[in-house]
Amino acid sequence: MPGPEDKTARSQVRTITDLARLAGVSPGTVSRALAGKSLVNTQTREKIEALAREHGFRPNQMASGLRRQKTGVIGVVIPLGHDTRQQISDSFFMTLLGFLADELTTHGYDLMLRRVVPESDPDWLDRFIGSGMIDGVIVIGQSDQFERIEEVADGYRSMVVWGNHTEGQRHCVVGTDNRLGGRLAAERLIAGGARRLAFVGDTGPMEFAARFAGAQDVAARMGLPPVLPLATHLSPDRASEEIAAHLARHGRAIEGIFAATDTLAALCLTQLRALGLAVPDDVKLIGFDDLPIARQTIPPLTTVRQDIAAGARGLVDLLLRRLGGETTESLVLPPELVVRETA
Amino acid sequence: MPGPEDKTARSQVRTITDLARLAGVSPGTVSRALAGKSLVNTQTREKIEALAREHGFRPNQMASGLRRQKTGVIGVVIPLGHDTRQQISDSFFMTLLGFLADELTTHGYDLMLRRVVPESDPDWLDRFIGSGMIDGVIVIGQSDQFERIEEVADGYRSMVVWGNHTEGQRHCVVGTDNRLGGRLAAERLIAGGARRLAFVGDTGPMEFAARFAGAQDVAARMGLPPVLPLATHLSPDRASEEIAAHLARHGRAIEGIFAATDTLAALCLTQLRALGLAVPDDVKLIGFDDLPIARQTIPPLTTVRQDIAAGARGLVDLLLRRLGGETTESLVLPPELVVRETA
DNA sequence: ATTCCTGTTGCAAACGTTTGCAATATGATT
DNA sequence: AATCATATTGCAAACGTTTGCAACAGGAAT
Repeated sequence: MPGPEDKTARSQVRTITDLARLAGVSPGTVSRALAGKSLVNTQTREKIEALAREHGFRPNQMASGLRRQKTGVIGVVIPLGHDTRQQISDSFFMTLLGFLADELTTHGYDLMLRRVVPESDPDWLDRFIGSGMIDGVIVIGQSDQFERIEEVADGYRSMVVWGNHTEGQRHCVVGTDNRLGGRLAAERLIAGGARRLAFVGDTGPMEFAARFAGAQDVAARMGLPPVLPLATHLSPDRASEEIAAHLARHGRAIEGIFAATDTLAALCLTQLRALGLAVPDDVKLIGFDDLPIARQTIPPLTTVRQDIAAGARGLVDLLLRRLGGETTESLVLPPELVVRETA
Repeated sequence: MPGPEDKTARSQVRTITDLARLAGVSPGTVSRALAGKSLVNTQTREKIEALAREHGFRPNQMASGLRRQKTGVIGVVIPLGHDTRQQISDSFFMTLLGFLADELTTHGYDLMLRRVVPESDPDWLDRFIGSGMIDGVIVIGQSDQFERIEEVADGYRSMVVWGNHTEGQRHCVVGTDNRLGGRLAAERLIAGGARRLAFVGDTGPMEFAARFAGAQDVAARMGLPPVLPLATHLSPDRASEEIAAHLARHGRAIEGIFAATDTLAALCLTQLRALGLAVPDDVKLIGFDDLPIARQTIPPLTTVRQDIAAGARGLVDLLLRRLGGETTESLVLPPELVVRETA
């Protein structure tokens, strides 16, 4: 039944003023009716709503945003460290992003996604905030920008960060207790009989550094030799060779490997197999994250689980509270050791 | 050196008018200077730019957008089908999203991400477009919304869709030639000696249907029995059991499996192993996508590669052309068979 | 009949930018 | 000296909503 004349009618109504003319009221009344304000007569409201539906009219969000000084949009920014290419396709961040999208939608917010390279754009955070397009910002990962974020946090309240919590920091952060996670991993490895441990992954990013430190804590406490850091990139292609090289050099001397992420752990598994080392008999292996891949490796990975959904909920909850004027503490989530078959 | 008085100075300059007052010119001139228009005196421009830098001023994008009737934001929408939960964390879509973010940023656009559930919100596409917040929209996956998208495409030009191309369709689509991909897979399986083939995955979504059809083409042409469709969900947890059930029932009778995605293929591998069936000796297996996981399974997956980066480039390129008023054809990308060790 | 509510509406000024047009200054040309 | 072109700038009207305030109607209370 929608003929061409219907099309024409539709394109006629672009503004709230158009609709007001049709309804025979003033723009103000239409605005109030559509916003669901109580001070408008029920009949008038229904008439306006019917017309709006009929013509598929929606108020312009830009204009609304400008006038109300809020946009209904939350910015989500992913700072890419030196390892530029990989991070965004990193499964963990992507999964978190998915949950964030859900959670924000549930609360009536839209999500504006931005990837930035802080090195080439030192102004990345202020630019986003100052754009006037977003009501608040969620930073996914501190990368190597801890200081920058701290500075901004001093003057801007509507920000929450996913990352590692450091004593006395000024920005509100949500994240797993990485250090505790590291301890859980090391304890498990050691309980299985491993004495000489290695940590596979970059210890630069704060989260990873904390995981490493946690493992180191345990080794020290137990009087074992220090955990050997085996640096790698995050992207599977580069990490793969790097792990191979590390293992070729230290392979036999290592009894337990704690990998910074499940992705890296999976690569370790492949390389260990190539070297003829049996997991967990010759070498024990533990990952971090508990991504789907952890269940699909052979044998399935023992790993330290991060509750990504809870993380997303926490981020959004805290941010909304801050938008509402509350002052919020950081939220540190407990990691959970998931025992499968590699340690 | 930035003391508290600097802070104050900063917060003083919120609008272009504030800056104009400081610079001793009119707001119009400031606007022109900051926009890099040629009609402003070099000295004036430099003075204004210096002041802007000093006070960390950035023009409000909402106001600018309202006035210019464009926002510099591209909407990216992911319609979730019945299998609600999984799709967004689906590796393929997420990877595509990452590349899209890059590509849009490169062209100076921001990305507004929205997930929608068409079932509960039939108006999903018009709502997004009508919001006035975005200059154009990229739809990731047709899901079961082909008709809805077609309707919208008739009246709205600034849209490009990732998905399957169907003869005579009216919306501009970018996607892999799924049917050809299906043919490549089936041919490889058959060349390896498999006669009785199965397709693992949901044949509902158009992309998957086309992959299945391609395999069916080859089976028919070769005079083999029809390819057996083994329906599963996309999410690993549910698919896992479903695959196990299918294989328990048909296992021995199947010589070649074509999985709709690498994720499903990896699950097949696990289940086949559990049944004591050797890959590729007893059963040959081919996936689709060539995600990182394809290289990490044991043995590594033979699969049909989609060039995700090229897809993202294509989507953005076509969309920008359409924004510029061009009429564009759809873009069908060639799949590529990647031979590893499972077939 | 006057006053005073209450409920509903209209008016018009914002929100911060951009941009067509007019105004001015400056120098070049006649 | 008058005229004209050019280069810069200012003015003010948009863009489409929202919202404080005033206006109005109708009825209730005096």
